[in-house]
Amino acid sequence: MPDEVICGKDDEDALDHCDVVVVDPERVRAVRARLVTAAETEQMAAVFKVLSDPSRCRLVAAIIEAGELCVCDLAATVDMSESNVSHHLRVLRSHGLVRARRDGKMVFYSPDDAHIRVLLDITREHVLHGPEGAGRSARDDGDGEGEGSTA
Amino acid sequence: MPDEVICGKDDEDALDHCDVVVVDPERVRAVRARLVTAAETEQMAAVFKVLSDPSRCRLVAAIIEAGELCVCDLAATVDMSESNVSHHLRVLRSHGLVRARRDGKMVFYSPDDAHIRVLLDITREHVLHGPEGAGRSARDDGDGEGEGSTA
DNA sequence: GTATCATATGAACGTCCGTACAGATGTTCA
DNA sequence: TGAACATCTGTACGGACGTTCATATGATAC
Repeated sequence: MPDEVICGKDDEDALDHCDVVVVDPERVRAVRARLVTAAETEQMAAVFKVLSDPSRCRLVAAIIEAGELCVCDLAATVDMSESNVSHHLRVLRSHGLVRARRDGKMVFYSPDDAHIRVLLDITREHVLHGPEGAGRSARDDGDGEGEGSTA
Repeated sequence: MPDEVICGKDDEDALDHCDVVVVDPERVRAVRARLVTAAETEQMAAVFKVLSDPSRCRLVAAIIEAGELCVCDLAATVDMSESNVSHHLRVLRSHGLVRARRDGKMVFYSPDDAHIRVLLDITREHVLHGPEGAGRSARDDGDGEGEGSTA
């Protein structure tokens, strides 16, 4: 092993607890320097979390597909209760994924961000043409892949 | 209102319970026909769920940034316990997001899918340059946006 | 062989979140 | 104003999940 040391106390990112053994401290420092900040990561994870629910994911897909749809038709499209749809739409709206337009008694929802469509497309591609073990049944831990299969 | 009817029993997607009032049944049927299947949506949501945890999201970002990293360095990079990192890496691996390569006692992880990098990039873009209300603090329900603000 | 290191696994605990039910808000029509 | 409708909100329950501690597996060195 190259050089085994304790995580140095001289990092520039305010690392207070140092009980982790690192193998390549220079690389760790370099990666940490270029790595996305923790705050940004948290926001990104929040966006993913919004899409991590099948119902919400399907809702977004339906809205993108339709362009614009009211709550009741949305509920019928994705086969959910209107109350549940409303709850999910609130989450989607608060994260800037969909936008609401009121017309009389009804509220029509439409996509509010061009990125989301790309997100769904790429993820669908990953699910369809991804590696053999990708997204088989949402929580397949017994993958049993060979460790030396890659190199 | 155009034509108010109960959700028809003649859909082609096996809809069994019909207690939802729809406004535009034709559009609902059309969207349902072109909509991604429920199974695919579930797989897509599973991928998003993998990335929905800040720790895991940051782990993936670190692996992409580094190209390849062992568990202990990964733990130091993202500032987590090695046990926790190992748990998360298992999830990432089982979904085809990262790949493991063993070298002696250590195991090096690298990205296993080109889509993931794009997913992170686009999501980061959404967080940074997205609409004003996008991803403020992961669960900001009190957005209080005006309904007529968009049109 | 044992010892040590790097990583993986199992179990338990606390928390978060999706769903369902009930009720509130706001809008249209008479 | 009052009724009917579309949507939203509050609450509560059940399950899922992230973290931690303890332990197991696998590999290298002696």
